[in-house]
Amino acid sequence: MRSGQVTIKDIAKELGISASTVSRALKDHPDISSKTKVAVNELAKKWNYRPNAVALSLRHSKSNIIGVIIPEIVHHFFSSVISGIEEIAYKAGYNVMMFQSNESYEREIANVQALLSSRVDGVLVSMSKETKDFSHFKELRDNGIPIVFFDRICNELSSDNVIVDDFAGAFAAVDHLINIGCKRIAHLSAPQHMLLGQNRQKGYRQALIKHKIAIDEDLIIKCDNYEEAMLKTPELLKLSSPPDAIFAVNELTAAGALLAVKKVGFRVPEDISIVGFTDGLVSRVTDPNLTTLEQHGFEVGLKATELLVDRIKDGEMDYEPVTRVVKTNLIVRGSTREK
Amino acid sequence: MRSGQVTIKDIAKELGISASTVSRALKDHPDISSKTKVAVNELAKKWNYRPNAVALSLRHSKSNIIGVIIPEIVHHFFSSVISGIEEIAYKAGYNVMMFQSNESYEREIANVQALLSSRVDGVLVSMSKETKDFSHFKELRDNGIPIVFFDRICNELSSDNVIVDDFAGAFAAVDHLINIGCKRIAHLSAPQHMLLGQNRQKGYRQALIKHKIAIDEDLIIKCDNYEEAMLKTPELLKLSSPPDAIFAVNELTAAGALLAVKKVGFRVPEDISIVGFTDGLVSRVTDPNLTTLEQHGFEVGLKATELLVDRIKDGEMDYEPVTRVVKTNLIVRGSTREK
DNA sequence: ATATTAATTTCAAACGTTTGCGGTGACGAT
DNA sequence: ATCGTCACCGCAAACGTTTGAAATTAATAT
Repeated sequence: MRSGQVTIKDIAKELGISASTVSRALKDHPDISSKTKVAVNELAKKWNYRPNAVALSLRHSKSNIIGVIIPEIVHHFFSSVISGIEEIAYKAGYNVMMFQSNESYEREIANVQALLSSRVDGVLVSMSKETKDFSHFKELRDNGIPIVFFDRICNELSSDNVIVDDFAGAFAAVDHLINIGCKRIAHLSAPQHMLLGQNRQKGYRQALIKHKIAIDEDLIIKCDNYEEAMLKTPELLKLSSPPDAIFAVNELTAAGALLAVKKVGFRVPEDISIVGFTDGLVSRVTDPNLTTLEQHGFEVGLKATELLVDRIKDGEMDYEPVTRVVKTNLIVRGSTREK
Repeated sequence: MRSGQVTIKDIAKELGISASTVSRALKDHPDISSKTKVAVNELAKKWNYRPNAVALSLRHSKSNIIGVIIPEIVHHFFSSVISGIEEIAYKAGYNVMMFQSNESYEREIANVQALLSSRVDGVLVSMSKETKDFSHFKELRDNGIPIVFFDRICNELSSDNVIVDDFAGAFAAVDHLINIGCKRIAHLSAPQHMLLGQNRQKGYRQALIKHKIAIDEDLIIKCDNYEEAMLKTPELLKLSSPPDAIFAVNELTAAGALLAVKKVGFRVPEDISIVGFTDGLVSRVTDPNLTTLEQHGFEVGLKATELLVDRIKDGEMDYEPVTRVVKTNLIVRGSTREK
């Protein structure tokens, strides 16, 4: 019995021919007689020969591996992105090596080093919240490994990016609320050091400006998770002139606000309309279902990987960076209604 | 400028010494003079030398890669598992190569072949729903690659498994329902060719038997997703003696049943109590929140990977397979209440 | 001066595959 | 006989690294 998997050498030895002949026979090279080809292919099938990708990587200096670094996997948007990545990678013949940074800068660096050691052909990154220095990404590029950033991008590094159109999405959400008759719209927003939080708030403001509605800073509060929403929403409702709509920066926050509003005794959507962001399962199981912005994580994954694969195939490292924007779209459900 | 990344040869050439000396210097081998060591290490750091993992894999016939095949990533339970996998793999110095089968048998086979080609050191698998033939998994084992199955396991193949205690979980859920006074408990179940479906139904039956409640087969229907629950729940409620509780095989089905029940006009939990399985976000945002069984996906990932890493390190392929069980626990929320 | 030992370093093979080039043998043409 | 032309196949190097064994150098002992 052989130990380990079957190699070309094993086949060559068994057939009394050289390894190079086996290699050529397997690729249907014209130099090889059909008799030999048949013999080789039969034995290869019988023995379940599988080419050793490691040896091929070494030979060709090409691993056919795409590296992915993501802040955390347990998150509907990110897992959707990974799904899209895996899909394109599979079709294009690449394998996916996956790392999560857990929002830690240290770990992100360790991940990049593993990627460098593994000689991956390209990298997809969504940065950790902690990351403020980008030299580890530069090192990747200095070594000829193309990178595409997605969602959490890096403006200091001129690089390929794929992002969600947060501004337009937020604008559409608030525009919708105004069009159905809402006049005092609160915004539960994300921290402003994140581009995402900035852009969504800008969209909110721009929609109000378009409709000539005065911006009331008291209606904009930092609140970006479920628990916080349960806590802070009641206070919003106690204002002397309470809001008649809430635009939440993400889905879970919207769900928290929804529950809080109902608990206080207001009806949704009759008294208060609510819109969230990101279309996960949550929006579809609340009562009523949440109007929300589909964020197309899957498509972000697809686009980013398509772009990366192009860069890899191209082989050139002095390209003009591109930023692709994935549009969001508003899904109107039970939590908003014409007043 | 060198093309590609720095190698030991580059360092050797620059310093006018042999590659083997560089290799030994980097590993602090006693044969090498400290002067040489210093020179090598300085240059290695200056040039950002990173060992080529591909060459190491080939040399040592060990890739330090763990392969993962999962039915779909966009799923709270599975992404939790992956997170656990990645955590242990990172700590143990392994990289994770990830594939999703998309519940397709064909694709699962393709994934296994990619894993074989990549010469991964071990594999973690949760099978696709379609899979009924297991020869591709046998091939992995025949080639000395240990496998640990998780959640969707395979009883025909005697193998290492990490599973959730579906039986005990289901039993606990139904026991709880009976204890709060429910008498006619319906079960929305998964297909019975899946072990998971079987075990959860067994737990359901056992709890009824324990409490000497007759089993009514009309109350057990195959129904394991949101849409189906919306469709079939109303029919259940039209029975001459309708159920006063529903035990759903998973979270989304429970959420669908909840919405359907409310739509028909029954109240939850006053008229009908509902329990789900898996503790994702969904259970926490429905109205009322769902009583459910926490499934500890992260822990499943941890345990499975720990087991796999042990098997890899051990190196022996004729081990006695082990099945580790991760306990569930019941989280009582608003959808069930004392009657 | 010569043998012995120790301290460093280099050589070469190996992991599995590909690939340019050279080689062999057969066959027909001159 | 000699040459050319095919058809077919093997050699050897290369990818980057490790590692047993051999080689070199220097220092010590006789």
